[in-house]
Amino acid sequence: MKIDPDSSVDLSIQIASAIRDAIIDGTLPVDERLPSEQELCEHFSVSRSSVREALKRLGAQSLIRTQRGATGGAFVNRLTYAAAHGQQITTSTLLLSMNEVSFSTACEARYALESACARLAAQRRTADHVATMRAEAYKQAQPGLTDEAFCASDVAFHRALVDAADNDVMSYQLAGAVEAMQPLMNMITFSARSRERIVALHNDIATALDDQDADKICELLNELSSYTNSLAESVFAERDALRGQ
Amino acid sequence: MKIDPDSSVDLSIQIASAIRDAIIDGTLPVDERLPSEQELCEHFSVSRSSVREALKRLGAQSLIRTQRGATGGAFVNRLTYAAAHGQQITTSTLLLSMNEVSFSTACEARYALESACARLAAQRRTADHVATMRAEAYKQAQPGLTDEAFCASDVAFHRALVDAADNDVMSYQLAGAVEAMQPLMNMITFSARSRERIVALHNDIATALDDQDADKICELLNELSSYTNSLAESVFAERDALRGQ
DNA sequence: AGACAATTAAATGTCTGACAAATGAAAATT
DNA sequence: AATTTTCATTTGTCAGACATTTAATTGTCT
Repeated sequence: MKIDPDSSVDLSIQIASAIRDAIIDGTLPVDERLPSEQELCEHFSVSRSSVREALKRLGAQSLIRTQRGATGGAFVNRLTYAAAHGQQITTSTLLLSMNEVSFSTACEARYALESACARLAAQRRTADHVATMRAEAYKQAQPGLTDEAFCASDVAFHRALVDAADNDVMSYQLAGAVEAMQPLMNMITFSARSRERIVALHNDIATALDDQDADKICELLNELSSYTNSLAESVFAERDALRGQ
Repeated sequence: MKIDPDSSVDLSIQIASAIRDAIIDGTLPVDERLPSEQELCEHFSVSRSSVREALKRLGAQSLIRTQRGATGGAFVNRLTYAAAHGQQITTSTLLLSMNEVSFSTACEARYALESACARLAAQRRTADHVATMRAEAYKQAQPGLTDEAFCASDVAFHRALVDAADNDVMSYQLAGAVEAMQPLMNMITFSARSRERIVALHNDIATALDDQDADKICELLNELSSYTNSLAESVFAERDALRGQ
């Protein structure tokens, strides 16, 4: 890919694109070392600043990593599920917060996607998954738990359900959806009574998973979805009422 | 957020994080102009290069845009569904290509997630969605269509099904999953007979959607999933056989 | 006064050169 | 042989300069 210094497009963008394309089409395989910054300067006929800015762009997308020292340089990163996952969460979180996505829309999406895992999870669940879910439900029942800790445990619970489906691609997709919702969930204050209700549903879900009863899980997820939604609605209604004063 | 020049973490990373956090927590609202590079240098007590590299990182994540000129500068970007979607596809595509994700795993995830839309889509579908799907199915039946065009139309078909669920968050999530699979799908050569079978299933799905029969849609999606999988398996088996010669 | 042209100021984009810091390899020393 | 020292390479950071873009300002003419 060639660089056009007269283009209206920034050099660092052009250079980053060229290298990115080489990575995507396999010209630069995983763990391959890129030419040094000096060599890239000569190759593209640009200054080191432009090359460096291009490399930072690629670094921000986890496409490369850099290492200092004699044998250092920039290396093509193997994109891990964890890294991709982290990026997806950042993106999804921002998307939700910047676009005034309604709670009900996000909630609906989350539980609908989660139900998709239910069938597979019911088939493939191991004792470990069920145990994790029960442990989280137990934690959620502890008095004195902060709302944030409650939400974090909620994420862990659902994460275990998703992982039970034993499909890496699905875990990656779903975990992003579930975790991106957490800032929205954190806006809810959970009363002792509402927590009790949620924990009960969680325990029922764990049991249904143990029994490999997919339909039951879906039914319970639906219930959880509408309950969460109604909780959110009352919180928002209260907030709006206070604002109206 | 403070910057530590003695940290082992690169300055541009620290600066980018600080600004990113300010965007995420709302301190820097959408379309707000960031301080000029010069001002950021003074604020963080670093050189302009470091500030610029940090801004490039944020730019690569679509968090900011920059404009030259008198009233120019860096502005907080409103993250659109389209931009988020594009990033997700790049990430997912790389993830799938770099991690030797098996076709069956990706395929399973895709159809499972798509089934999650089916119920909502059945409730909310409009005549437009059904018409789009029928039009794509018709296109797919044309002889002389390249495999690539066939796959592209396939994506458009499923995209319409997802959009019928009328949930932006879900469309965003699902479209990413469906489109990221396209490079994998493109590896399959579709014979006339297999196309015929797929088009028939597509038409049946369109009909089931029109009839608002969610169960039927799920059943047909499952059928499509196993058929696609068997096609892929035979392609891979043939390829491996050739390789073994 | 209004329309148009030239100037100016502010901002990002690019280049150059320098030094700091990390790091592994080679050389020197014990 | 083991350890230490030196050294070359590479990325990270800094400073300053100039180019380019852009909108506001100023000046000029009708």
